[in-house]
Amino acid sequence: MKNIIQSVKGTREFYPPEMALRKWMYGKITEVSHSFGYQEYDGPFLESIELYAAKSGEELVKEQSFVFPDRGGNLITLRPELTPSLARMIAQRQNQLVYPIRWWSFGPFWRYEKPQKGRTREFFQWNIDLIGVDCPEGDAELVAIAAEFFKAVNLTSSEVKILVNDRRLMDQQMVKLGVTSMDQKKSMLSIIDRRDKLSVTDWESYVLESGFTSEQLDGLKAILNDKELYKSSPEVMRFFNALEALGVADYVVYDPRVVRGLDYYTGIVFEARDVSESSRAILGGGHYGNLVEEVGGDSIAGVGFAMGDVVLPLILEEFGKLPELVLNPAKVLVTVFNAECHAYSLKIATKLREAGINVLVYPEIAKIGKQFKYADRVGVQYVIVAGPDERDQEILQIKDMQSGEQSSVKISEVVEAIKKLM
RNA sequence: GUGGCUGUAGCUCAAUGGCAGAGCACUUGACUGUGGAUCAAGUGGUUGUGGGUUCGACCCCCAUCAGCCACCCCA
Repeated sequence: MKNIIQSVKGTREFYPPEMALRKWMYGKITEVSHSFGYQEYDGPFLESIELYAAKSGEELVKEQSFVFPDRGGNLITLRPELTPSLARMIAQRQNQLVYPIRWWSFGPFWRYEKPQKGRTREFFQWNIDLIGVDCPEGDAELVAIAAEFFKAVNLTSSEVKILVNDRRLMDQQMVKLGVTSMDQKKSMLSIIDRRDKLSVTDWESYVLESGFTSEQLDGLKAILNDKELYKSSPEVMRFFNALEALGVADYVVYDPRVVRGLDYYTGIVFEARDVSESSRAILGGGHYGNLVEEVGGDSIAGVGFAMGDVVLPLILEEFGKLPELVLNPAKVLVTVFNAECHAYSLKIATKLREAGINVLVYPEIAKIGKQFKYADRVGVQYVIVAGPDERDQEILQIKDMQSGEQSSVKISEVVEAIKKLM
């Protein structure tokens, strides 16, 4: 044990229970994405560093990506996000694609971060985007998709909330406070983003230290406490009306504190959190005005969000909503009674498989009790006993491991008997 | 990248600087053609790794690796 080489820091191993959970999540994501008519796509896992260097977030590439030279000396990046690849894919076929585009993806990403609970260096992420649309109802559709996903994984609107704000609204409010330059606005957005991470007094002194006046601080506090702020924006009102009609309004809350860190959001921004004390962010997204300009295309608006696969299971566990998953694909085990009957057992298993039934055979001759115990522990529901007595009478014993009931059936009728039980 | 906490059997955890233990799990038996329950016995360890202090280190010191927590960041 001591000599086993460790797995790479921040990676996870998917033993069958974890793999079953991942597949389950992928299934729910597929189901919800398809229910809104979105098509699945994917980009490369390896990208050149230039793709990300074009973006404003320098830290993303320099500090938080896996970058390495290939054998030719080119710097290759393990993709830390999908949006730049998506932008390029759209730009390359900008005039051939049918708009609006509805695409989704679920795949692996890598970020060179310090791992802790809910944060790994290798993770999967669901990305979903509606591109070529610039209206509140389009934004509402993405939020509705997020809400429908929560419904699908059995998280209620009292357990999870999608917090929504609008960058344009915040922009107007900042202008009213005399915050007009780009630098000042950026600075204030990051201050808002940090509101929940500092104590009130620490946060207030942080605002003042950042170069804002005490009048601006008071104004900012008023904005952040104004839960009705959205009513001054016709677009946001339309957005909420659409959510009402989409039947997911109970999941959505207006919150002026949500601004999101990313520079490229230009309208609605949102993030989903659980309502517990720790309140982890489950997914985040928003409306962007110019997706493809930076990779050389014409400006297109869109809206989308991304959800990692690491936090959701923690939330589900917290609320006792982790699904019970069947790990063993076979419901039937055929025992091997003795050497003489071994071939007989194999023939029975083959017959069942030919009828489309998943079957496992105990791989060696062992005490029948041991074989039953094995069946119990791997979660097989029906055990077939085929010993010398049964063979001579051309019958089989079928035991239901849940009820403990056992019945004998004719060998010729075993397929129907099993199918009837299942 | 910065600071802190932790690391002992497969798992959860004990052990004043003085013989490394318990519960669960596992294997076997009680039960010669039937799993779960009960009882009994048994297997299981270079105390994360590498140094140092000491007559003697799971325990103290240094380094390193990993996990967790708070920053940072959150695409």
